[in-house]
Amino acid sequence: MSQGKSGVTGVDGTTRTPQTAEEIATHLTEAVHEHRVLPGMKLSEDEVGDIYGVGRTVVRQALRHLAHDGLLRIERNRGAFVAKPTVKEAREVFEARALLEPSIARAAAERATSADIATLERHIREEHAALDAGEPGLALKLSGHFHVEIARIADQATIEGFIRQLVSRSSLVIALYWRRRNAMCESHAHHALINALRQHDGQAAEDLMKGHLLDLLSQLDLRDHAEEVLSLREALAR
Amino acid sequence: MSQGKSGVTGVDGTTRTPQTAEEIATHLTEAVHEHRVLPGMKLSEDEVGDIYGVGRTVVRQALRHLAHDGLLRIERNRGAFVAKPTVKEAREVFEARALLEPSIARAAAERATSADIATLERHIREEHAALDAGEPGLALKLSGHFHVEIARIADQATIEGFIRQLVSRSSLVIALYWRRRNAMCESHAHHALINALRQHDGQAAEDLMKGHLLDLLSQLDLRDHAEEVLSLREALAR
DNA sequence: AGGCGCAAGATTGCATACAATCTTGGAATC
DNA sequence: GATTCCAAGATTGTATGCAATCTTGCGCCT
Repeated sequence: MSQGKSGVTGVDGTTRTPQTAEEIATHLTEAVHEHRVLPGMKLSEDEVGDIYGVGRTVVRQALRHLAHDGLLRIERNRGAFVAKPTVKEAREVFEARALLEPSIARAAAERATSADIATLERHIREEHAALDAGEPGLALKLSGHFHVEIARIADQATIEGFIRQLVSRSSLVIALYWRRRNAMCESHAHHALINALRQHDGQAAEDLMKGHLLDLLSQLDLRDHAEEVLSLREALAR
Repeated sequence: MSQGKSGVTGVDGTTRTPQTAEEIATHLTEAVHEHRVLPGMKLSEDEVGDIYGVGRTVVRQALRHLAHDGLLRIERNRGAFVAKPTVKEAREVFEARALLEPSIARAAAERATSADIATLERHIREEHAALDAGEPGLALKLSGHFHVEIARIADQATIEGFIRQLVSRSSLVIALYWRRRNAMCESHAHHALINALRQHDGQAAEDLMKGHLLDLLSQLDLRDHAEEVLSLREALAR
């Protein structure tokens, strides 16, 4: 039912290895999203190029793309590293989401078709299946796609791009600051959101989204000293 | 008082021609912002490379950067063209701004220092000077920077990036859909905003920004047939 | 004369070679 | 024995050459 972990799905349904810079960028972004590559990890150009069977030129395009989205930090003559958002950046990401997503949820509720609802329900089913299959990373990625999908339903491509970027960066924040590794207990909020969208209840959707984001934020440990612990670990790791 | 039109200003105050991909991207972005390059114009790799005295590799990085911000459209094997936002995209840009900037203005009002106020006032003076000097493009660019500066004052780097991108795209929208070429009569709104920020009146700043954006939007001619006229002109230009 | 096809030119896509810079290991010195 | 310096290795930055693709203009055919 779900597509394979590596590769892109073509129009004919076959899965091939990513070749273009865009495809590789998407593939890498999803890997970050699934916590398969973690903050601080280095992405060597030669290594990535060997993996996908392309030259460094294409890899560099893809890496620059991710850096532009804030997922990588490229240090001159040192290489590309998966970003490690600071506490401040983490707060900013969720403040931006709190500013955009409730309004977008309202707009989506006013526009959602039955086909849109079906797509969202499929997302949730896949997310549950991933959790049952013991793949929390995949579940996290699908959970993020749920939010992007709502922006798509709202028919706001520009803001959808922003949310896509914010969701990706949220995944880095979760990797660094999530309190409990286990339970990803947020599916109830998504169910409630779907109900609001199905009933075209914009106000409810807006309120639910706002509460959902606050709930997510409350699950993070963004005390200042957490940052120090991380930088200490970083210092020792060298 | 104002820096030269071409080149980047280094730490020592000297102005040299842009060399790195980042500098060239900034330089090109400002050129778009000042309406010195207009929607539909082609940016040939060789041509841009000759202008800045760098190879195509660096140019391609810069062009990809602008494309990622929605300022260029790169067509495979055809080249990079300055984007021509559709009416829908134009609406989206201003809806996104209406969602982000009023809240940011409120936050900025709560944080603005006297140094921040001075910076904003300098912006406005430069904008007026540009208008008096008969450089409406430069004035438009400075007017946009004013909005970005408010996001900086709000200390929201992530949203500042979004607003920077939206302001740039707004410049394309204005190039395509602005009603009157002459008067850029919006300086009053900026003055009022500065007053609200000086008095730390968040509510006033939020309301003023919302009204200011609605005012800008009302100056655009976003009727559907405008799009057809443009595409017709495009067809005839070929 | 009008339309179609093809070939020459031009431009972008990509890989790779070379240069610049950083890292790292060892040796010489204090 | 600890520290500093330097050289070799590794990695990224950039330019450029070649291949692929698109555009365009000419010639041929109807």
